[in-house]
Amino acid sequence: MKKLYVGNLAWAVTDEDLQSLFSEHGSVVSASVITDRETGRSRGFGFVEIEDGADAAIEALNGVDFKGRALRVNEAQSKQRPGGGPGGGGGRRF
DNA sequence: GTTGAGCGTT
Repeated sequence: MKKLYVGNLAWAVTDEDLQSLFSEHGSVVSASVITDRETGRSRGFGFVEIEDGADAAIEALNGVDFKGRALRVNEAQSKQRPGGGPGGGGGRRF
């Protein structure tokens, strides 16, 4: 399973939106839009766990206009994942 | 009724 970071989200985007959007290009295990813990408003980014087709979903949804904003999709950077995949550290392109 | 760089909560 791969963890995807999704940024540049519109304020109206929800977990269900990511779930539905990514499920069209891969097997979504879980999708979560990060909302402000104090205010409950969307922070404009989220995370999506995909079992298979993660790379295909990235290539398919990265830069695609969604809710009026161009999505920024990439492999997540979270503390976990010590394995060290491609661009494992802060290497944000685009 | 707003805002806009980035990597999350149990």
